[in-house]
Amino acid sequence: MGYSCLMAVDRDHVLRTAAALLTRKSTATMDEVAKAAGISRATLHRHFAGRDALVRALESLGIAECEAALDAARPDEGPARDAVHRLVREIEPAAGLLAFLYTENQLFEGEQQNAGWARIDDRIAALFRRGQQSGEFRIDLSPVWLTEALYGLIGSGAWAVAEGRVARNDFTHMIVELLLGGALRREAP
Amino acid sequence: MGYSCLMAVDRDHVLRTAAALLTRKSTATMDEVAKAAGISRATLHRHFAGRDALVRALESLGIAECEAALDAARPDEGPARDAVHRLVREIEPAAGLLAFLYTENQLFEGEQQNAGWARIDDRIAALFRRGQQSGEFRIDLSPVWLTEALYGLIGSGAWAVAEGRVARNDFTHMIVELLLGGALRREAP
DNA sequence: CCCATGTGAGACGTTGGTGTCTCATGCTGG
DNA sequence: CCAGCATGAGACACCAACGTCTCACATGGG
Repeated sequence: MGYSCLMAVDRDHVLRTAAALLTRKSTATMDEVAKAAGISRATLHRHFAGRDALVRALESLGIAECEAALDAARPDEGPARDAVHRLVREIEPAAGLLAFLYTENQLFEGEQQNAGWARIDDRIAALFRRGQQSGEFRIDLSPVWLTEALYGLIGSGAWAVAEGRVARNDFTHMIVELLLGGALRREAP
Repeated sequence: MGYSCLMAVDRDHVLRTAAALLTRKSTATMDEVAKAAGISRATLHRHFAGRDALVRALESLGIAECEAALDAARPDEGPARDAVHRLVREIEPAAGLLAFLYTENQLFEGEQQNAGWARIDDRIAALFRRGQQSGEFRIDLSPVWLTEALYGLIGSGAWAVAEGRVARNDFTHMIVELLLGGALRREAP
């Protein structure tokens, strides 16, 4: 049959708009989501059976993007600090999505889909663990905490950028520098 | 008339329980909030006229606790890094509350109440600015970003503790060390 | 040209949560 | 002991959002 090149509604665009809106207002109406995406509620409902389906789609997209970012970041190659930098850079486009999924843990009600996130958590934690074993990272901060902190900083960064409190171009630099180097001045580089 | 020492419902306890629940499930029902607090929906509704009133009360409590933590932390005294440490320690009891209020920015719809948060933002940002001017903190990370990052880390920390991923006793240390020192090993202390 | 497809607008019934009420229970203080 | 008060349980109407439907319109292809 083949898809017609019409396909006016960009599913990906709808999902990202929904994520951006739902992040700051998780109680947003389907109508608000539709308007934010520039489509009608009817069309939104044609593409996503319901609110649950929409959130599920957001979750799937988020997992896929995170996995893709992890793959592109090559977390097992080179210095761990460079890998973290690559990871943040690769994950930036999905930051809004990740922020939504991180804060809306209602997803974990289903007890399922856990597999995808567990896998991502493990891969990121493994990166920090590798950095500790190579002597790059301090060992008094657990990989689990560093992973959680990374999520939190990505969320804060996405939020700050969306609010215009910081420049979009500084996103990666802000997060990587704070996560790795901290706020204190370095005496010896 | 004087309050009877009966006062079975601990308003403060209800608010904190509600914050903890609403943080991870912002769509929780009033009934769920009541059950989580160990009271009936009727009683919950006697103390808070409605859902809006409950959220407003959470916001007021959060602002009050943050201001109190700021006062207790004496952000203008001594080295800025020590002040940050004191601030995180003082704010720890209100971490769950703050996490909820930080992620549920639907509060800002009202365009109001902004004053309280703006004041808190300013005081925290001023602390980081003081640290930069004294030469303690690096200047390539803006005070605004450091403030946002602090919020994000507090949220992540509260969440990680609530989930049992990290020990409660490590809360302050984790946040302060990461925020100030970063993940990299220090060559020269 | 006409048909097919995807969309916007709107109407409709349904559902779940809300807000308010009443009544029965259990505890405290006088 | 009794009176008073706060609570728990439940019933009730209300309402906003949801999910589904229909119809008209626009665009693109045969």
